[in-house]
Amino acid sequence: MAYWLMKSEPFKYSWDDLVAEGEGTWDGVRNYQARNNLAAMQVGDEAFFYHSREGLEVVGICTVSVAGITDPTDETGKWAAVKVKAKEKLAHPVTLVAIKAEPRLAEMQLIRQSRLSVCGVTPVEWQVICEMAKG
DNA sequence: GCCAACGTTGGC
DNA sequence: GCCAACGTTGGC
Repeated sequence: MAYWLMKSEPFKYSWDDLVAEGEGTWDGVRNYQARNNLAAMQVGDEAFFYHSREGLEVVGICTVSVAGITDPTDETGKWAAVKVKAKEKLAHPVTLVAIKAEPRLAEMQLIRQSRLSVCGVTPVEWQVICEMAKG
């Protein structure tokens, strides 16, 4: 079981949109490293839902409900996608500022590669952020 | 809205 | 195979 962080611009697809739908397809990724992360996901993996460009914070946790599907928005069939379900909303969103201020999170892929839209998260990092989310 | 950083593309 | 040009992303 692995942990991930998925970025979305809230004016395109927000946490509330996912909650409203119940299950959402994570497609449209056109970056090879992000695709590799998508392809590595297993059903039951958990992912932080992060709002980029606006918000700049982790707002919720979702679980992978369907793994290893091809991106339905792509005709060439070479891009990957997964389906996710909203699991829980964080009691307190964890902002990028707070993540940067936490030494244990300094090595996060999110920080080191700011443009990667689907990042891996280590179990330690996951736990630290979950603790921060409790306030 | 701007711009830096990064990834991709295409000409040579 | 290199590298300049271009497009996109995301933090500010």
